[in-house]
Amino acid sequence: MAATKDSKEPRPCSIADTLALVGEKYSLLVLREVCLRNGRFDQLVRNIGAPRDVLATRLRRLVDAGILTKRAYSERPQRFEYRPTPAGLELEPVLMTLMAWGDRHLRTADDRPMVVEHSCGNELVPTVTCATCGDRIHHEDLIAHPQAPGWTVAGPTAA
Amino acid sequence: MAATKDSKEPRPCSIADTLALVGEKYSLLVLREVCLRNGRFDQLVRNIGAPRDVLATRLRRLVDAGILTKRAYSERPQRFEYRPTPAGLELEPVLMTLMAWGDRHLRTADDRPMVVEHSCGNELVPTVTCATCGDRIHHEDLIAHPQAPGWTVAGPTAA
DNA sequence: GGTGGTGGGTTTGGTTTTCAGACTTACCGA
DNA sequence: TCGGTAAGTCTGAAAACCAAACCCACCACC
Repeated sequence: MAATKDSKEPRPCSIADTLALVGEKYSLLVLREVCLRNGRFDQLVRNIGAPRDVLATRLRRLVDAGILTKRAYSERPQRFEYRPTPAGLELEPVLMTLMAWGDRHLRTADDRPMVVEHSCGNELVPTVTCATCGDRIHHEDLIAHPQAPGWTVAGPTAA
Repeated sequence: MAATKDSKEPRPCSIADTLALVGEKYSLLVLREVCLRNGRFDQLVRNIGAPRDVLATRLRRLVDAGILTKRAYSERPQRFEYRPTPAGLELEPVLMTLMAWGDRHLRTADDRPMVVEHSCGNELVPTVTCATCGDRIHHEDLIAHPQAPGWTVAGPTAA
């Protein structure tokens, strides 16, 4: 009955798996720039401030993961540009949510480095909601149901 | 006229600032566990799989940043527990969004390690919306307006 | 009153990453 | 021919990470 084995390995988790792809230093900033169409190597170096070799490594990884594509915008001389794939664009809401958190907790209202406008005409205030009922999500409204072995949850709700 | 100086420094950015706090390896996984009320040191070590010294460093940092609190759940013997602050709880939507991305792109529908139920009775499908109009956000509906110097945006919309 | 176990870390020493800056290759324009 | 740009690669030193061992209270026995 080796069965579940109380595990030496960390938990199976989609958060961890996603962060394994985009959680390394600079990866999400690369995505930020690429979403803003600043997708050339030297632009990325300048705008992010990452070492060139690290950036090259990150770009390879993001392309391999299917989050970015690399395409030539000029042959002779060969010049490249990185762009988000549809999967990459689906991470943009994560960036918006992080930005909103930083704007709220790390800055004052008149000190924001960037404001994003939504096509509805208003400033974007990104809000994470339940797709079914449309309500904004709050911690105390969530109940975690582990599906995989290795999970223990002490009491999913309440602060 | 030193003025803006085309900058050697990376851009001012709330995404970068937020990631400076929670973007290091394991930090968001700590938050995951703490939101699930698995906030004790040995639980965190087991569930995350991080080296103990790294975890100790992360916990200090997150407490200093006001994202977690450390409180004794027992004097004699002294035993501690980490919990999210309100600011920490506001990052939970980021975790949910990352989880949803991983579930969609890294797994099959019947292979998900965890399902979260919303108090509305349905499974939570986290969706990032515009707080004003309520619409789900898409890349092509966003227009970035830099407020700070050092920003250049090639063309904020369109893929 | 010693033995073993638990909880929350710190210490150790070796491996891996990161970093800044210099270098490379290819092309263009003056 | 000289200078500049773009997209990287290379280098050696500094920092971070890692697994495992250790430490210090404090139980709970027996």
